[in-house]
Amino acid sequence: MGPKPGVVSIGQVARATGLSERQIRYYERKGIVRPERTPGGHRVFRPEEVERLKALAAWLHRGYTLAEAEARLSETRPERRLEELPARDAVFRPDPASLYPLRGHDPILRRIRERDGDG
DNA sequence: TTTCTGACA
DNA sequence: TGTCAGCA
Repeated sequence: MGPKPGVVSIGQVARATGLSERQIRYYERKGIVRPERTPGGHRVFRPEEVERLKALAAWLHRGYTLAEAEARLSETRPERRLEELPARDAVFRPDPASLYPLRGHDPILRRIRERDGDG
């Protein structure tokens, strides 16, 4: 039988949040989430952790940096549906990357990033 | 098959 | 952050 009720694997969390497993592991390192571990060392996420990552992902998917998304985590209320969170573009400057369907080595984008001091 | 850690691009 | 190696 499965482990505990509501507990999910990193793969399931990745699919539920749209985040990569790589990102989730990195966020654990940063202390943003503390999943439990199975005797075998595999991460197991409780429902609260999944919701926390969904909220974080919601901010990230709207253009916020990890630091900004993490900061806004404490002010993300349940009554405020994640789909309604304001996009970063509406608060700060436009995200150059969203203006072009290009990858990440475009010379023009490079200039813009250097100008904005974005990494 | 899935996840884990470490490491490189 | 993506991705690969080598395990469990």
